Amino acid sequence: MASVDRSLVANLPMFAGLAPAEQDELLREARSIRYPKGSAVFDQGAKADHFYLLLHGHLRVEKVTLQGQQSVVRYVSGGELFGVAQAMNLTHYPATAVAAVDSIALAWPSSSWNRLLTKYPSLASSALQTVGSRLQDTQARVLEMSNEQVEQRVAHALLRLAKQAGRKVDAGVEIDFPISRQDVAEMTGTTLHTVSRILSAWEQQGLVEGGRQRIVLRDANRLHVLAEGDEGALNRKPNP
Amino acid sequence: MASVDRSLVANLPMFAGLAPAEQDELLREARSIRYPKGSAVFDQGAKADHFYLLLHGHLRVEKVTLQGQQSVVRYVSGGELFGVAQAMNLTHYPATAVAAVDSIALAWPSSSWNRLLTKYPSLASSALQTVGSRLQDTQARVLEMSNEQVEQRVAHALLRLAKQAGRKVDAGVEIDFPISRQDVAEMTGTTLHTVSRILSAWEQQGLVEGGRQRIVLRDANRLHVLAEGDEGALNRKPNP
DNA sequence: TCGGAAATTTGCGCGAGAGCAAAGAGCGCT
DNA sequence: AGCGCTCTTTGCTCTCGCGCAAATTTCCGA
Repeated sequence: MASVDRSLVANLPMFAGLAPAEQDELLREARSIRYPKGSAVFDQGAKADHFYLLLHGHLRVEKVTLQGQQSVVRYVSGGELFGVAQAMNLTHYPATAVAAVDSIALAWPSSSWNRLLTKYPSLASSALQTVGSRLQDTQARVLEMSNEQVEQRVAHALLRLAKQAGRKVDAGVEIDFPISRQDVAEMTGTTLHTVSRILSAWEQQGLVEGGRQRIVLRDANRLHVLAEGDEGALNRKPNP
Repeated sequence: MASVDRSLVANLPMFAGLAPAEQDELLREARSIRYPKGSAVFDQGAKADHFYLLLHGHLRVEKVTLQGQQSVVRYVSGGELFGVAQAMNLTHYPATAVAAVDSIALAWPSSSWNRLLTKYPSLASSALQTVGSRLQDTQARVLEMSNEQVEQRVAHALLRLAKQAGRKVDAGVEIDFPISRQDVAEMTGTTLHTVSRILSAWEQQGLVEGGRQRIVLRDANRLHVLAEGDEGALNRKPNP
């Protein structure tokens, strides 16, 4: 197995605050693994025997309930730490991570987590920050689900995806991996039917451009207006 | 200001893995503060200048959106670390913490967080675990909001509250602090009207016992059935 | 002890969006 | 090149639970 060059990862948050020699040492303990599109990095309920850093690609993290309903928890993009179940004292992964496109990740054995933590205290900070910002995102989602209509939630979800994994194209910003209406529905707590209807309507208004597993944001500004619930800013009557 | 006796806190998760001398040292840096019922420990948006350990009481953590809608993020009970914004690299508190009953907390200056982290590496683990289990809870809530009906969500919320802050009474398990229908609504993403209706119905069936800012679970088992969505297990027709 | 504010209960009507059904479109695989 | 599977679109109906309104109860402080 080839070792990973430090220059690829040196400026990721996880490696900030480490001397080059330490970075090399940390890298030497990791294996680099390729995950073809559609394959699982780990499965919900499996023993949490590794933690990972995504080098390249995008993962969809999904979770199924006892009753069998599935939800998309989040997407992981390059440079992010994931699968850190061990750090939260979980023995098993609470969700499944599937490659949305061909991806590459570094894997460390969970068993070395505590040792690494002691050896490189800055790891603790970066893990805390990773988990912390995930907590912020998740709480934001709870607020959205509590207080917003479906249309606003979908707008928020798309804007978040574009920010995290948007690729500029001539027509606007395209989500940089295949994503179905069903996926969006599972991110926003609605049905693929409703998402499809909403996107169709938006497409007619020139807000987005759709396609099979493909979404392009054409007018992020107007989407923001929708997302923030400035209700009817566009179709409000002149004299209320 | 009186110093806090180690015996009060020695077996809390936060102090596990520290030698008694270290525990004393850590305690010496903290101030003990009393928060009368209804007062705020910190406000959403304020500078995150302290982090806390709740010694006694219960706090309600709430968050308002840009549009002014309020939600209850969670309740904090005795022994829990909270207000650790600094640890997640936030400069301001993302929510407000209000004493639901008269409470007492230890406060450390945020500025010493990093120093303490270096000095007591086990702090990192306990903070990670605190934040991690909060993340688990919050994600569970997202799943609930995505996939469950209001009635199931309310059942889940009450069971979680009972587990975290339940007090055994003759009639069942009572939530150990004043909590209004409005509060439950803000935890479950519904309205106080709907919560009131649900609780009234449950009271007639002998599942719960209500009162002003008071909820007693009389039959946790049947509530569990409701929560897990075993739809109509009780009113299902003999021959479907 | 009494007055008033806050919390709770309950009725009624409506609308967002889920559920069901079926047709249409795009892509991969042989 | 063509077949078939998956993804998407769209129509229709029905229901859960929200919004509004008003009565009632409970507690706290003067």
